Amino acid sequence: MQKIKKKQKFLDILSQKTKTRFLLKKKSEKEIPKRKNSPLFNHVPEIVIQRLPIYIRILTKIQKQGKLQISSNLLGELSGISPGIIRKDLNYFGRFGKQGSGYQVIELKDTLKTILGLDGTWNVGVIGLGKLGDAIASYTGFTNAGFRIVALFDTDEKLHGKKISRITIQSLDELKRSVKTRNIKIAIISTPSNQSQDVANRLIDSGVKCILNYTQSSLKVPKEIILKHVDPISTLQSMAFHLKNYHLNK
Amino acid sequence: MQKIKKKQKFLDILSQKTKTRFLLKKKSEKEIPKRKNSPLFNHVPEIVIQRLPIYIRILTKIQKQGKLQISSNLLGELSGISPGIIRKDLNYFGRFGKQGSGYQVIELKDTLKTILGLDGTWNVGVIGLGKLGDAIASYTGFTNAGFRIVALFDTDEKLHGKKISRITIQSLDELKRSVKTRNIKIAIISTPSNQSQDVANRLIDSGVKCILNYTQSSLKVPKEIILKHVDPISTLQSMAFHLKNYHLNK
DNA sequence: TAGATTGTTAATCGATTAACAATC
DNA sequence: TAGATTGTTAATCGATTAACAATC
Repeated sequence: MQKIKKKQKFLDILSQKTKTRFLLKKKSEKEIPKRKNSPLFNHVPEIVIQRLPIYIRILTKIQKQGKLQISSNLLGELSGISPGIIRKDLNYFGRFGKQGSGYQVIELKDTLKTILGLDGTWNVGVIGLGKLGDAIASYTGFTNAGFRIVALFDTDEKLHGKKISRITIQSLDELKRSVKTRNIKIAIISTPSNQSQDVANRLIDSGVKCILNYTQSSLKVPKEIILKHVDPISTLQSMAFHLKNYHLNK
Repeated sequence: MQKIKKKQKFLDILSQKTKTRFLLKKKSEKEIPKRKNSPLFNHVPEIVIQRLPIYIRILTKIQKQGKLQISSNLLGELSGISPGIIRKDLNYFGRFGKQGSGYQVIELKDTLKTILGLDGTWNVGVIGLGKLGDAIASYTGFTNAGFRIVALFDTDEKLHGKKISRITIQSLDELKRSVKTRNIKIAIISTPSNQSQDVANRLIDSGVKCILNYTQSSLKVPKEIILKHVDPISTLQSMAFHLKNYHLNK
């Protein structure tokens, strides 16, 4: 009951074409006994969600090359992910492929974007406009990916009023108001490390739901807040292990 | 036989104190039958390696607070990783704890650093000095983490000769020579996306073993090259899924 | 129809958790 | 000694892989 409701809700966001196919599936399912452990839209593993952007990126590339269809095999080759995993991942959300020919490139790309919530644009705020924040705010890659930086904040008064990519840097006093008026749900923190927890608290207080932390400090946030850490230092450090142990000692 | 050799090799890098304790362990093991699946230094799962930097960061923090000992329980609370996992992770490399009191903060931190190859300093090159590369090259956080940026490269002639944090930007023609003379094993690519594969090829040709890719394109490299991708776009995109599905629909 | 490829199951692999004897 | 905490095992959980019937 609950499951069917969720499924329906999900279907509403998919294209009419996909929807039709899905409904056919449901119909035919009435004849066969209900599968146990059938993947449904609830409880999609995080690792699956994290692979969807990779598929989107490859599909976009393939689309530019003019290909209309792609098999899980080719998609696997281009992404380094096994074809079996790809087919399983996609089937958490529906039956998008066609036996014999594979997946429609454009349709699959658009469907995955819709699933991830990238059919529209998310407004993003950036807090901390040192060199890193400046680089983030100047970065053009967000637009095609479904994000638009619409507000910039810094504690440094000297920066207030200055513009980066036509967005004016504001005081953090403006945070709450700006988050509300610009409907900002996602924020990027690129302040010095010692300010990050403070900034995170203020962001959450202002109504931000999703934080991407570019600082070196790990943050404590309520469990309903979506938080990820861009942590190149840790990445380099784990790479050093392999360098030391599997490269230099050979 | 092979195992013991590897074990011994590993021990050489650890402190005398730890070494002694480990040898005692080996001695006492002679009496009891050899355990199956005993964790050894080969085949440490990647996920374990990736957690070690987190432990180091917390131990550093704790050390600054003057604490001399820490239990897996507290370490777990501070890191969000379960105490059982932490104990298991550490035991891939030796027995560093003491029943009843836990782990010596400084000793454990230093040991983990040695294990990861962070007891010395790795020279790092940065290729591509737009705003992002500038931010990376200006970033002071690398030093304490075991890395030192010692060379900068860009294709743009106008940048050649300019300095960032006292390092002169060079032409990519200097790459091979600089990598050799400065003993650069690790490189960070922060060029525009369309140049990244080309730069990666040249880096590998120059003798770089380890690449941190900050661009949007995924790179193809030989399997012996250690490669990781800093990919905030994909991170944001997977966060958008949770935002859409678990936040806004409530 | 024949060939190709999906969707899906069962088997396998690997990581986490629970629990507790060993021991400081 | 009593209390605390590790090191380590077995049980559990979850993800990947292998394989193939279904079907375009």
